[in-house]
Amino acid sequence: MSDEQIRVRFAPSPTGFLHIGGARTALFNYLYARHNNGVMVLRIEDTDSERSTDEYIEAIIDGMKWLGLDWDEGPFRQTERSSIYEEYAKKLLDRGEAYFCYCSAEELEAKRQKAQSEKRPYKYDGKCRNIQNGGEPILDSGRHPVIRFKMPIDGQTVIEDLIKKKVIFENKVLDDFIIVRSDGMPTYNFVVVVDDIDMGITHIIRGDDHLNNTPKQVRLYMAFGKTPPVFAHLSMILGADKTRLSKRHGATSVQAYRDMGYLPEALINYLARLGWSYKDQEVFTKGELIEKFTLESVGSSSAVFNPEKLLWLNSEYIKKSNPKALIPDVIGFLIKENIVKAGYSPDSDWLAKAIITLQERSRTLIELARSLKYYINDDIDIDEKAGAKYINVNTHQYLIAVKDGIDTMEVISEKAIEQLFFSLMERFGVKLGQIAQPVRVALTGNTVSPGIFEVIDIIGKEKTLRRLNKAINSVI
RNA sequence: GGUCCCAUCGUCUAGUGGCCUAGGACAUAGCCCUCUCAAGGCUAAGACACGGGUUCGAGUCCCGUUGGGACCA
Repeated sequence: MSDEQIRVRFAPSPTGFLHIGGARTALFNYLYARHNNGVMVLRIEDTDSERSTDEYIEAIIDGMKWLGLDWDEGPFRQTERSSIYEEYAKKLLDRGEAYFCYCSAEELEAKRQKAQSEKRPYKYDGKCRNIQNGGEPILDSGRHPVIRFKMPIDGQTVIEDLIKKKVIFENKVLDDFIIVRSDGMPTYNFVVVVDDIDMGITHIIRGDDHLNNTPKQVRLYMAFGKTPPVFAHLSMILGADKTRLSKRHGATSVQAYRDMGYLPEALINYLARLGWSYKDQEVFTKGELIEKFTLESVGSSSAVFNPEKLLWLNSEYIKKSNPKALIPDVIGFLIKENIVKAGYSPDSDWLAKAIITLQERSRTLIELARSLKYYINDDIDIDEKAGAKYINVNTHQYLIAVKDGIDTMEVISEKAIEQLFFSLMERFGVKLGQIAQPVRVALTGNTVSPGIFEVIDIIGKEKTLRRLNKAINSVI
């Protein structure tokens, strides 16, 4: 091929939701394509019809869209391409690069067991390889043959991997592997190669769980007379116990993180830094990632997924967000958390003001929505311990004074509230905390909240007075 | 079991033979700021898996050991 256009693909199998590892593979493909002005193809590997569902296909597409990983071609589905695989298999048979094999499962199993009992590595012995049959199936044998690929019996297959560097496989350890099963279904290694040739893929960026399949695939390219693409095998993402990340380690799907109140930018940033780095930089916009991403700076060792660091990045992104931009998602979480009913539509200036006070104290959107509760609800429940400590005979006078002060205000404002508090500090000869804490508990139900002046301002005069009165009356 | 990959603080990583007294980030601890909580600032603790080589010099190159992971069975 003379054109320089880089073409990559992300090829998930729809047997589950888009998970963290898959998302990272998709991201690295995306960044590589965008950095090089290339093309990204989305291909759904749904040949495993037992476990693949349309629902999962939707979920994967949904996850990619949420992350902002857009592709240029596809989604293509393998199940719609079976005639192409047949055609390519026939080509190999015609070229004498593949052959029909009539060995039964029982025969093969016996040979395997024998090899095992003799402590000898098992490999298909090539019995049918040497039977000359003109490439046509022997129909009267009563057996449905498989089609096997002829591997070279000696020499090496060398892969120049962009991440793992030179990887050498001795051909003698490689089987004449099956490319089409007896039921006519093509196998994985065969199908990927056919698709990647057919789609003109130039760079294959995928997990290193495929590294051992690569020599077989490379031989397939050669048998088709094609130059293999460039490979880049990414290391796996591990859980805290250093085993491959799985459900056992907690949330692993992209949508689970969305549901927990993570921002897509934070997840993208985190995933990018898992295995890739750029000097000492930790926070990247998507534009910076595209600009700075190279496969040369992707590490070759596996990485442990660290939810704590993701949480920190998420808090960073929440802090940086435009409050109004967060509103739609925040309302979604308010509804989910049963704080408001569906259809809730507050004044957006007011809600934005409330959100601003919580941005630097919330690590997820759920935390933010939960804190919003005391701004929104008519009434609040006072935490027992906090109430006992701060709403009692000693603080009674401060609550009354604050209530009276606010009551006399025409309009309340942060500035006016601040003045009120400072004058009361002087009058009672106490520090701000002495007055602020009881008021905080009376208004929010707890000892933790944003600054008390802004809290009062946002809650508003009417609700503030109601809550203060309630607290005052609770002291006997 | 066979084959392949990997190895710097608890975790993510910088490091491409002298700039390393091994740097940054998350997490942890302390202090400062302060109306609470955060945020922010400062500080502390914390790593080159081990053993051989190569070299004037090795975290960096080579070999082995150990440990982890993946694939195939």
